[in-house]
Amino acid sequence: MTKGPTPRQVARAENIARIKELALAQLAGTSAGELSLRAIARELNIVSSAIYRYFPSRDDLITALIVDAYDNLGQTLEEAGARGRRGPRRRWLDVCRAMREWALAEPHRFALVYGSSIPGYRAPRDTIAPAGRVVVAFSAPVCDELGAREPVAYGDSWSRPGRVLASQLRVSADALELDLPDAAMLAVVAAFARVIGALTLELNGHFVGGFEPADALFDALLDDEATRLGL
Amino acid sequence: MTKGPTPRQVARAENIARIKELALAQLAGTSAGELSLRAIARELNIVSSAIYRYFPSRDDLITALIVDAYDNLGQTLEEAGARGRRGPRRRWLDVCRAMREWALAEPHRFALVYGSSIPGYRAPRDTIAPAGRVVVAFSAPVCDELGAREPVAYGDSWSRPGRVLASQLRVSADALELDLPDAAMLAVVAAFARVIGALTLELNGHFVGGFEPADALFDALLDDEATRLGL
DNA sequence: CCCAAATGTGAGCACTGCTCTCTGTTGTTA
DNA sequence: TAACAACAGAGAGCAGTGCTCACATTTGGG
Repeated sequence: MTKGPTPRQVARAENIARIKELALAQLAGTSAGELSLRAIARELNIVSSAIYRYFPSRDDLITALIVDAYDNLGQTLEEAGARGRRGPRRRWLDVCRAMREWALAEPHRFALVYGSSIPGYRAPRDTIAPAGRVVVAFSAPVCDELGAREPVAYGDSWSRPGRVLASQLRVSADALELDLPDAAMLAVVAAFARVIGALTLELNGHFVGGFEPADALFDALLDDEATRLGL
Repeated sequence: MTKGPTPRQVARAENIARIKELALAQLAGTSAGELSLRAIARELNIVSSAIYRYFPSRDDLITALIVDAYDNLGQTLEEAGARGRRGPRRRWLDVCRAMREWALAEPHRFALVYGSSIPGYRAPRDTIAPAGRVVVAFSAPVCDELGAREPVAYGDSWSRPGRVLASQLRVSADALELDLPDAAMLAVVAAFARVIGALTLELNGHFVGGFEPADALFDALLDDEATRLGL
């Protein structure tokens, strides 16, 4: 017989979930680095040291939150970019808008993954796979579009990448299992940088007094970038 | 007679400078939010509470560091973009490369100004002027180039901005005293977002395993963006 | 010279992450 | 079913934090 998880195991899973939940709530109020394990313990009616049965240190909790955030964002983008009757351009725009909506809805989580790294915190290996998921979802529409095309026709305005860069582009594309020619991969990275940059600026208040709300600006940037991507 | 600053005043200025210096050193080791006033006091052979004679709170110290960082970066970019026999395109590329060098040399300062905001920290008014200096220096070569041109010829591929965006573009350009037509202003913002995004990704380790060093990548992005800016 | 402003002192409050020893509980295995 | 080991929580304690407050000392202008 298949023995299900013991009561203790489900209790543990529930507690871990609750801790992450409370941590997230706390993070929403303030921002990274302020996260207090003791405060979480208090809200959990648990003595502070008991938290360490679930997460060996504060950094481990944060890492878990980061992985969750990547996964959550990745899934959101995947859903937004799911094939439908829309063309690739429209789908890519939808993915980007979904990304912005996610970021605006949960700025603390965006900061967690694309913001400046936490005090002394070094991203462990665990985070790189889920991070890739986001990039893959981001570039999926571009891959689809180019799959149906003559690759040579792409990217007239991009100068041909040099040896080093070409090699890096190949390594990165392979690591993510993206079927993109060099120039396209380069364009994707450029687009990603622009989107992340725009969101970073918006979320950190660099548009205050100028572009706020930044909806129109963001749409204009996306529109241009989509053309640039050959969509 | 012009009475110079009293000994006490110079001592005060020196102390403030030393505090900021030590804070910066400490920030380099760890990163924002970890900054410890007590540690600074210790290194200064001063009792911890004495720090508060110079900075009323930790946040005020951080604000001072941010303002300094903006100014420092702004000046660096201004020098890099100073007119010479180089053309606008070359000058703009130099400005961007200077920005990257600055960011790589002092990642903690970059994080301070363009990274995710510190715990509960809300950027005060004082920081917006020096922040503008940076973007002015960033767009100076573009302004020069366009000044000698028929504005209408610019930005064929940018769709004409809508009402809201056009208004925001004007407000922003005016606030920074930039003589740029709407489409150009939009292109500048897009370029800025891309550069900030690329640096954010690089500094936070999102290129690890793929684009490292990112020199070639960065140059390729800049080259494309310069063309995009009509340089 | 004097007195007020500026500066430094040291104790103290409330908080943090984390460790350690101890006790109680749970689930498996003999 | 009894025994035992793994697990979970309690509570004290360490070293550190930002910040306040009453107090002492230094400084410089009227």
